[in-house]
Amino acid sequence: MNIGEIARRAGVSRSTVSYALSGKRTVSEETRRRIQTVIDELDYRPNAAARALKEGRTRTLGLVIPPASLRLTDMQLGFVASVVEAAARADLDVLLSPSGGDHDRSFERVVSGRRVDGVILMEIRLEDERVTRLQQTGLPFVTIGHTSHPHGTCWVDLDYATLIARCVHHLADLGHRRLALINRSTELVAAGYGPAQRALAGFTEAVAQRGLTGIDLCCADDAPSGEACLERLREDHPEVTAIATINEAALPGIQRALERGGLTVPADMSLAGVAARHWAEDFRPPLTAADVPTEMGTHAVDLLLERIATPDAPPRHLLLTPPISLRESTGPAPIR
Amino acid sequence: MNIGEIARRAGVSRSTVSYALSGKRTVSEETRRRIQTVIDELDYRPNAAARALKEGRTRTLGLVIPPASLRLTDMQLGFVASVVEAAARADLDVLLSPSGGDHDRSFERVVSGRRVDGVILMEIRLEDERVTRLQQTGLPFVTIGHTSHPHGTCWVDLDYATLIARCVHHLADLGHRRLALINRSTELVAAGYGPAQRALAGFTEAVAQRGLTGIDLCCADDAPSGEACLERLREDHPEVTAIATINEAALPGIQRALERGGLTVPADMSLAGVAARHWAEDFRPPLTAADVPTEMGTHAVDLLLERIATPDAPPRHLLLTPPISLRESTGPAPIR
DNA sequence: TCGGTTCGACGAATCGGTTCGACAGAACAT
DNA sequence: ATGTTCTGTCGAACCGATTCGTCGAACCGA
Repeated sequence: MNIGEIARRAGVSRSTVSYALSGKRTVSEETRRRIQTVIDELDYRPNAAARALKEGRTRTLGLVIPPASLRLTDMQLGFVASVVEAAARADLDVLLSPSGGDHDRSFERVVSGRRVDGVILMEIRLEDERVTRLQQTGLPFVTIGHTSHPHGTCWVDLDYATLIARCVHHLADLGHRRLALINRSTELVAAGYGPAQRALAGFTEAVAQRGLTGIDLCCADDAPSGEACLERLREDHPEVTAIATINEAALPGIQRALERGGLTVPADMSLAGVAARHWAEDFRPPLTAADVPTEMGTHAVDLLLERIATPDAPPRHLLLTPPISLRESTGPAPIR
Repeated sequence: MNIGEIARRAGVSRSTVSYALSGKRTVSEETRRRIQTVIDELDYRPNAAARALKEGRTRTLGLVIPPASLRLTDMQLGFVASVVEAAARADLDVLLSPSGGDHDRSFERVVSGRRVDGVILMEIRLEDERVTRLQQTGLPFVTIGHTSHPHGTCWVDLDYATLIARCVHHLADLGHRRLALINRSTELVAAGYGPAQRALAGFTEAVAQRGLTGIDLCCADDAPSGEACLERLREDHPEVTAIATINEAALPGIQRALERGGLTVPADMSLAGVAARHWAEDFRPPLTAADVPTEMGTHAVDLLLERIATPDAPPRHLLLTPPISLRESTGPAPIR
């Protein structure tokens, strides 16, 4: 069922069908109706490849996700979901590319086969070769997270430094003097993963500013590691009375270790951090935390569409600092 | 950079470049090298749309996922990841369509705009209009899960009935006489969601076969619901000593309720089920469960590729029954 | 009645690949 | 010397849409 078939059955030329569909030139009401009838009858839909070829755009966005070997965190999953949803609202499709490095065939296909009009990149490193590659090709792109040279690119990110600093200030205001940061994994920190590094920077600075003692720990993204991490903390630094964390996947393990150690929250230990809302609400007691806004993906799509429309406009950034929702996991420091 | 440009610079015709790239006709070693040099220099990659238009295939698979509003379970996420990974290995891209019903624009674009060579459908209902729609269009497709008319279509699925039955038998062998099934949500069961219905069927039959008492409960896919569900169970049926479940997302809540009720596993309550491995291993004590194989997505891709290659072959199915891994959450029934 | 608009439709070119038929020249057999 | 086969290359057609230039008919005012 191509446009020629429709044209023949409606007794018009192919261009007329095209104009009737796009509305870019006037078509008489009567022929338009005739054409529409045939289209409905045959359930015709224009061939996407032909249209893409002629128009030079694909109406498709690329979404580069971490390879499957790294289990996606809930937060990342939330981004994917909101990106896909936002794209669907704009009548765009989303092409997925699971790739870490830049010598990845899937990544290359997406960026250089002109399969997409623009790309959204997640989980980027402070130094990220994929970003360099995209800049070379000139394909519009937006990153979720940003590199160490943030000015030349479009991105949307969470302000982890400020968020963790706010947690520290909140805990300090409650009288806590010895704090710990439970960060993401050692490997991520070593690889220059932005959120982990900025969380640490925000923590260190705020702790210094308030004259507190700060311990920072790395912890892999799963419950058992969270459990182990908390046990290590209690052993090495029993004086700590409050924890800040950006590691939502470790929360169930942290909770388990606290319970097993007979510590109640917040009487014996206060806890605050950054987490997707459902992680915070699932915690017992509910976690005082900056809720990661699910709309980050939406923002990324908006930024990307803007960039596609006006590639020469100066790149825009969005650094989100969602408010910290006070729940029940933080309280006054225990009196010693 | 189109193929004409390459041809001009290499001093050959466009068809020669095409043949040099595809190998479908012989090209002398010397011209091939000359062409390759130009291609490397210009970093040329053939335009995907033009190729798709001429070849009539897109080298892209469609993956229909539940809309973002329904949070994906870890198991579903595992499918998505393994589908994407398997497709990448076969040098195929994956187009995502988040859609539930069949009047969805995104779904329609994917199935009838000839944007993909085949479709993988997840989370299907026993009666699923999307399946009907796909059958109409003639587009090859594979479902993860199956409908109530499974013979005409390709699918890969878990044999929930057998898996849950095995759990029941295992628990019965340990001396348990009063069992509960914690199923998925009431809405899913009502909507004719296959896994939920088959789990129930397997449970009911096995329980009857062994002459046991079986209670079945529905539970939404999150921790708080799991907690509430277990409390309801303990209140209404304190005599129950063993639980089977396919609701992995409820596990943390179930655990919490057990701990709070002062019940130890497996001394006071045995627990077995079907769950992604990391859920089972995160449970305390580790859960005796059929580990959902992550390769389901891989199988789906394989089946789909076969179907695309030979659309007229009789449809194939794959009903997986992974073994139950004995861990530590099941033990002899308490003596009353 | 005639020239100028406007409206609606048409035909042809184009996007960037693939592929079929043709063909020149070399290699080989008779 | 002549006919046959094989190699390597070229030119042209084609896939299915969009879009520009054109053009006839209807309509208008002078």
